Amino acid sequence: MAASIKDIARQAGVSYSTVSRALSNSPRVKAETRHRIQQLAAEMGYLPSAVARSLVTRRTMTLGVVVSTITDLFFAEVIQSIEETALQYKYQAIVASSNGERLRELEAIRALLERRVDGIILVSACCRREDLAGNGPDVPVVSINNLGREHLGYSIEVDDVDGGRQATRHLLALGHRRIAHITGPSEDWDSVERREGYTQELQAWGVPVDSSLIVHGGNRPPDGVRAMERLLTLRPRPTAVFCYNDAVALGAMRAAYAAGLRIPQHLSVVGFDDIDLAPFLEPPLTTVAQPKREMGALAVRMILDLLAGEQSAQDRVLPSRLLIRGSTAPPGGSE
Amino acid sequence: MAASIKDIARQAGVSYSTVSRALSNSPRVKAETRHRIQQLAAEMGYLPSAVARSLVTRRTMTLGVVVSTITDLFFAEVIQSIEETALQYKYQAIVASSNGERLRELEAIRALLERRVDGIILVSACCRREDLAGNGPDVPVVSINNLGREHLGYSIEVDDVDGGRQATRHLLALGHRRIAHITGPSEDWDSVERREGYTQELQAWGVPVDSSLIVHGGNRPPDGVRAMERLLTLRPRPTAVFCYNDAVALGAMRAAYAAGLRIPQHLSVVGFDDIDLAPFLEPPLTTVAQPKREMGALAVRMILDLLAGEQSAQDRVLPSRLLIRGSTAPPGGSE
DNA sequence: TGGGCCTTGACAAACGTTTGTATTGGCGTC
DNA sequence: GACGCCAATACAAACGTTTGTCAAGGCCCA
Repeated sequence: MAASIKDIARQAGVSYSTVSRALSNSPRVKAETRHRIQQLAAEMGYLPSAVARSLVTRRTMTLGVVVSTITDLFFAEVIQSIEETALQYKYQAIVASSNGERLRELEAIRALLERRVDGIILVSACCRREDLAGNGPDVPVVSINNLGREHLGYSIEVDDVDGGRQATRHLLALGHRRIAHITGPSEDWDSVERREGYTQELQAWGVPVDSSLIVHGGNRPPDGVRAMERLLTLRPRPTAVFCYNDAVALGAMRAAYAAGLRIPQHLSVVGFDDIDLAPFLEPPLTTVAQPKREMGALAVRMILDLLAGEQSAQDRVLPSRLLIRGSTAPPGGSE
Repeated sequence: MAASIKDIARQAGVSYSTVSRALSNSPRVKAETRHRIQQLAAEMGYLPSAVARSLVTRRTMTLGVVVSTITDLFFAEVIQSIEETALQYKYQAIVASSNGERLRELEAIRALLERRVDGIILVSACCRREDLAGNGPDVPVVSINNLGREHLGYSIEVDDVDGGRQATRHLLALGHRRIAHITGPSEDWDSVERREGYTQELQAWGVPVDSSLIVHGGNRPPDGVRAMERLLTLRPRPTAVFCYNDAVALGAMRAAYAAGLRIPQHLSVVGFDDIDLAPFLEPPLTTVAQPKREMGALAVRMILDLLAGEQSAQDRVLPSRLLIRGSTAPPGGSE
């Protein structure tokens, strides 16, 4: 159906290798012939077949991205950055989502490998490097916020512990002492680290860690709602809550509002991620920002370096940064 | 690097066509040999090359998806549905974003076509079918909420006019008479239609259409902020606003809060899309839901039908549905 | 006038599959 | 015992490129 290089060769009366060279602007074909062929190709609506090309060049110019879900704004923003950066280097990103299930994640990776992607970026994935070995071609793999942390020189992470500390420190500095924490999915390492930061900072301030103030959450708003409802039954009530991420914080705020509380007068809320919508929430959400765009861009560059044969494997821990907005204030609002 | 079918053939002492057939469970190879070969393949970590296979089968089992940006939750949710549905049929989706720029959109399509995707789904894309013709293979194309509407039997749309009418009717029924409207990007057809629905419903109720109440917005929260700030300068102030989408509504609410208004007491707000976060906003957002999942799934099935040779091209207009939540109430809150 | 070099293009192999056709050997049938 | 048939496998072409090598012709210089 689509014209091939051979069709053009036949039309132009040259061999098809000449057409190939003409189209790739090789100096080995006379300028005049080159132009003639290029014009002919355009007229015939020729579009080279990346699949045929990949077969011989053994490059697909494609990067696989594995993520649990793209409907989480944090992931969506990271992926967007990955895609844009890849595009700059003429690479295309192909993203597969795993729904957070390990099995689907492995299947997704398998599918990407079958498609012979040149590299794979794991975003908050749960599988480890060893899970990938021994199946098909071994391509460079870089992970972002990998949930099963392993530091082999190919990971990019945000400083979750410090993020947790910053969030907690801010609340402590405001005067809060009953500070609750809603965790993420229990098996996720970033959740563990944020909680660790929370605990460390409390201890640094000499505030006892009250385990009833730490409740299991998740990564979506309904998880935040449930967790907050639990916290609201506590007496005395916590005056502040540090949430695993912004989505959970949103749910927590919903539950607080539903209970008739006002934010931040009755309850201060801190999130994590700084999704694009955070500044527009009511009240604008105080949150710990991750350098999403940088993380995506860095991942792509690491893959590309690896592809170029650079051996400089180096783990990167990027700083997180607290953004203070309207959802936090000193304690003391009346009931 | 990775083992190929020939490597297996050599090891197994059979021809490579036999290996190919064994791996695809062809009955033409004896069960015993088949098992032996399959086991050998597994041991050698063999993963078939989709690129080689695609070259001969002329199928990539890949669907291209073009979208302006995946960080818009509405799009993200539609894409997720596309991806999941595609997966059910063993297809993989590869999404390319255009940033809403026509040029990048055409480039993205070109890249997808070079990769020989089996079909293309355009999500709120601005280019038309004719833009795709004559370049490379012509594959089935289905569009969702295409911004340049053309009804050639391959489009899926939500009933935007009716959605606009439902939103406006709800506000009118609550007693509002000064109802503002924040539009989307001016060139987008869905924005035009939602506005049309707004106008129609006002006229049906005999309420004069006041053009100063219709302000140009966009599709992101900051657009909503700007538009709302303009609306808040009006005297008398509008008591309700119908926004192009949920993101804009979020911005509008932010501006209203910043001006000291309360929602819905002083201002009722209606959005469009029903993003997953809508029920968790403060107040929970009344909005017009689009059947996102259905739209994505339908698009995939239409492509697959087309690939299967079905000629039953048929445009689909899906119903929109108003979801009443907390951001709307009768007018009459005091200043 | 002939040898060598440079430019231009042709030839052909290779990438890793799928798949139609040919081949081989064994068996049953008459 | 010859024939045909079936099962099992081998052979080879094809998919659409890239790229290394080879050939032809023109030119320069001796």
